Amino acid sequence: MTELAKHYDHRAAQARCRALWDSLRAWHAEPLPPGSGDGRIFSIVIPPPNVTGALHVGHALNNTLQDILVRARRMQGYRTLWMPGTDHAGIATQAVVERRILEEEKKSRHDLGREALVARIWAWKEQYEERILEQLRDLGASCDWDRLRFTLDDQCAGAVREAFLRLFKRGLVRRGKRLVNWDTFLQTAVSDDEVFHEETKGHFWHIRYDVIDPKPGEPASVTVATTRPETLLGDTAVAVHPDPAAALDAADRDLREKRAAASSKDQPTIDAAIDDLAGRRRDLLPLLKTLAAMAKDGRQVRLPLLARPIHLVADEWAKPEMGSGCVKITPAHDPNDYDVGLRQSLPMLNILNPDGTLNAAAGPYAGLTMKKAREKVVADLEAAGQLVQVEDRLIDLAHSDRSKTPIEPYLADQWFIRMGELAQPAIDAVMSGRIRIVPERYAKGYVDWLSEKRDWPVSRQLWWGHRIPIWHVSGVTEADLVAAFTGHDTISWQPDGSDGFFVCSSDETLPVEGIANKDLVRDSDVLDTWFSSALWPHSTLGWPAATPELACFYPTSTLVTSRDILTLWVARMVIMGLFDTGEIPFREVSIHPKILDRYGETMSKSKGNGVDPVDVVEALGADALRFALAGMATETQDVRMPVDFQCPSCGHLIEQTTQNRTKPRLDCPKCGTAFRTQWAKTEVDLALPRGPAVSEKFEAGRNFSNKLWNATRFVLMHFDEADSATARGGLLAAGDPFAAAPMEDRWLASRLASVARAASSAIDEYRYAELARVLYGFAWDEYCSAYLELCKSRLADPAHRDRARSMLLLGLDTILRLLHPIMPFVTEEIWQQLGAVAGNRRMPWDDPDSPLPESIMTARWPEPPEAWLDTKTERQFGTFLAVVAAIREIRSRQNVPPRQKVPAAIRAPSDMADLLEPMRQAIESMAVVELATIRPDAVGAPGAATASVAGCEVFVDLADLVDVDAEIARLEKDYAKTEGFVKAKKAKLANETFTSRAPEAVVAAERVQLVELEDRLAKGQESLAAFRARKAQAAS
RNA sequence: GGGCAGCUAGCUCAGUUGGUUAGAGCGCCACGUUCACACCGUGGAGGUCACAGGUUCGAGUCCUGUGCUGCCCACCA
Repeated sequence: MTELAKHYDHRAAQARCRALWDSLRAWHAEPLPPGSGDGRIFSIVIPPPNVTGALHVGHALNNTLQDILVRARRMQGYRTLWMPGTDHAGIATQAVVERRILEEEKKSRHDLGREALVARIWAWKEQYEERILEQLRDLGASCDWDRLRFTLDDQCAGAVREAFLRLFKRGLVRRGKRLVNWDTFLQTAVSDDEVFHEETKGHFWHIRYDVIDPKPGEPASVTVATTRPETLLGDTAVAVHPDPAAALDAADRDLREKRAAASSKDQPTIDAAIDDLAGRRRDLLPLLKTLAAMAKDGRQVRLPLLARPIHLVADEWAKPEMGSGCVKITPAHDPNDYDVGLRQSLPMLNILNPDGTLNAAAGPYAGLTMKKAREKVVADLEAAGQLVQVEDRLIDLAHSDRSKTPIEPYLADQWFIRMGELAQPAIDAVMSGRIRIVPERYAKGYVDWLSEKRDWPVSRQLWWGHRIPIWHVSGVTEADLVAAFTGHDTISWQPDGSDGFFVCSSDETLPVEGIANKDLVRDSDVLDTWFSSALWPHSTLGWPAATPELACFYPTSTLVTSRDILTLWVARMVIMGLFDTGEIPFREVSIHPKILDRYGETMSKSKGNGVDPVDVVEALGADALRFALAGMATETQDVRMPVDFQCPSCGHLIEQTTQNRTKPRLDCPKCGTAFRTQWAKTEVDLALPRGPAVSEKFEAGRNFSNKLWNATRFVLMHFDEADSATARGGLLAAGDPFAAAPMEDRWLASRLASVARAASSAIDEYRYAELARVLYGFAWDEYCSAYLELCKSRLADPAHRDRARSMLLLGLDTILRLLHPIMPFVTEEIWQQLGAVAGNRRMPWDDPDSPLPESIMTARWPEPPEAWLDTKTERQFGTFLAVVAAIREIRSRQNVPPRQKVPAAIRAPSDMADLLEPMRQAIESMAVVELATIRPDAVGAPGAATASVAGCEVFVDLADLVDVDAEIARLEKDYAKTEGFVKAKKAKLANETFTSRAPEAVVAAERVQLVELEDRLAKGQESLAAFRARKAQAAS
């Protein structure tokens, strides 16, 4: 037969498999024709990767898990669709492209203009999308490649406009001023989710505001404190608590309650706080009461530097237990102050230009950046004598996740989606179990987040994205609109609150450019990128059109994602899915862990601690990558993956540390070769050979692929050209193969049945790691190490050869099919090899009337019959393996050369002897012994080494080979161990409460064990005595 | 501040409803390459299951508390 190479060649195999799958379009799914009944449907939409860059190992995990589910279901006969696509990722992509253009061409987006920038981003998208798709296919992802979607393509855009119009018509879209996190670099608002906080050293400035025309008994000034003194330019009030006495009482009560519940360690801290409150009551309360009265009286204070009079207001936001008890109010630049501003009807004074400089409202400070303004404001305050005190303090400064620059809170016009009535159905869907989140604990975060029902701000001041489908027109009447748009049900409008209207349409453009000589001006903002993502499950299937795809594959079956976008994305998909279609978008959500580095930090490009999946695929194969990732996908929230640099010259591994992981070049400490890392930028560094970041975790998968490959080589070795086609193909056809079969065959069948069941249920329950572990253990330890070894002698015997061959094929074929979802390439490659030799073979679960499929991808998932399960045989086989292991241990201890056959005997109770007798040859070959007898009265040669296992006594006659001291040491150790167990058991059984309260079965089992242990102890003592005597004899 | 996880072998992780002597992979030690595979085989060493209490005949597993680590949410004039 064909000679197979000694090592599995993953590169060649991957290329061949891809070509095969593509030519068969085995990944393609057609919807059921309408009205043709239900059928078994399985569908997944891919969490669309951002087109910002290449995929990392986290994506590899996410997509591996999806592919496992998809491939398994496809084999199980489901009509299976995996919808692929990518995400335009608004702000992230625009930021990347803008930064690159700035770096390379020194141009800003304003230099380019909207149209040109968007064109550049499209070009970027084409390039990276292609790369991402190539990576997915390298990984083996069996997406339906005929159905590729992009969140910004025409189909998705149509769905976005339609969904937005429907929300608009229902009154769920509102316009409002809102404080946004303003990114002065990108000149856009970013969501709270795109902001990170960083502690920086700062100051706490105490500033005096003078009271205007103080009356007798009133203070001349109030002091407020701030970490951002420049914002005082936008102050429109100073607040004091309306009832400071009551507020202090409440604070005191809270602290005392807390103290009662606190540990003794924390109590002093709380006591100090209570003391502080008492001090405030004494020193500060009279002043605060006066100020509160003044505030109610409408009194004003003078804003330092600008000399603008501003109101003193009474508002509960000012906490008398903190600071001076008074607080400056800057409604346009602080979220809490904004709320105060709304409550107190204060002016909202915006002092910021979009580029981060101060505007005209800042008077003499106009044109300065916030940073410069701060310096000047502080200096001027000091000069004016208004600065009371400066403290050092650590402050949490908000930064934009995208540009890494500080955020300025900024008041801007925004569109919002009202969440009040939208959130509840999404909460209910999870609470009622219609959507199941696995692991369940993540449901809590989902429900809590949705329960706040906070309106969703959807405007982004960006150019890359879905332009908000709203036009504004002013100076017209409703009658004008009716006249212009009657008959267009794709258009809706609402008044803008003054003399105009907002017009929303699901069409790309409006039929007219103006109304009554007034221009219709389109909103320049785009939608939050999550808006189009929220529609992903139904928009990709054709919604709003009633497509056969939508009818067949929606709701989708499972969503596979990681926990960090459970709210951002998952919750919003449920909301929008329910709103648009009335149906949930998916039935189950499988949450998988995040991959962290050696130090427990998330992997990211900016940290440079990531592994490039392409490196792994190239070096070890996609299957190796997939196997390792599946093995890491446990129920835990995170898994660590230690990463090393590999020397490209000698292969030496250099541990990645916090020190070296962002170095552009490294020198191998072993061979001295200099190599570059992913950080290389300079031409000198780039000329060096690349040293990939690797993890040893993936080698297990590569080794496993090779193990399977070699098991196949062994099996195929025993088929040859002389075999007739029937002999090669029909081996498994003949009736019930196991009724009168030898024990090892019944054992294999039973194990196959158990393992197939375990695999199926692991997939049903999203236990990916267990799936990988069970199949690895079975294939390696049971099929290869045990069964295949046993077959070696049978294959040499013409009487048993055909049965052994067919059983080997049965086992191998089943393993391949079960493993295919995890390791598609190696299993396909082997399947093709088997096909060349035994293409007519049939598994009992195959359709007897049609030929085997050309690809394992569409082969039937193994479903061994219940009758194959045979726990008794599995137990007996375990005894046999234990006997072999015991002999091997003796040999190893005694340093018997591995190939040297030694005489042995087994003393076994008669039932056990009957069982072991048929396995005599197997024991002899696996343990390399010459078995004299297996009988209840067997005895070993004088001085034979012994071991007691599973109620049997094994004698290995080592004659002169025996190392008496080694044997005594081994026996003593074993004796001591056994003695300990016996003691513990006896104590347990002597315990009256145990025997009376524990279940009968448990007690009985303990008794049986005690008997066995005591027997083993007696035998051990016997052997020990013999060897001690022998030693004494030798000494004399 | 509120919430959710995690802490088991040198490393990365399993360990179902409490019930024999707590497992795997990698790494380590010893031995071994004609006979599928050195990307291998055989054997071995290595654990006070973070700590302290409690429930129970019995706790890695359940409860309470403590410590450390990570994440999410909120807030910090």
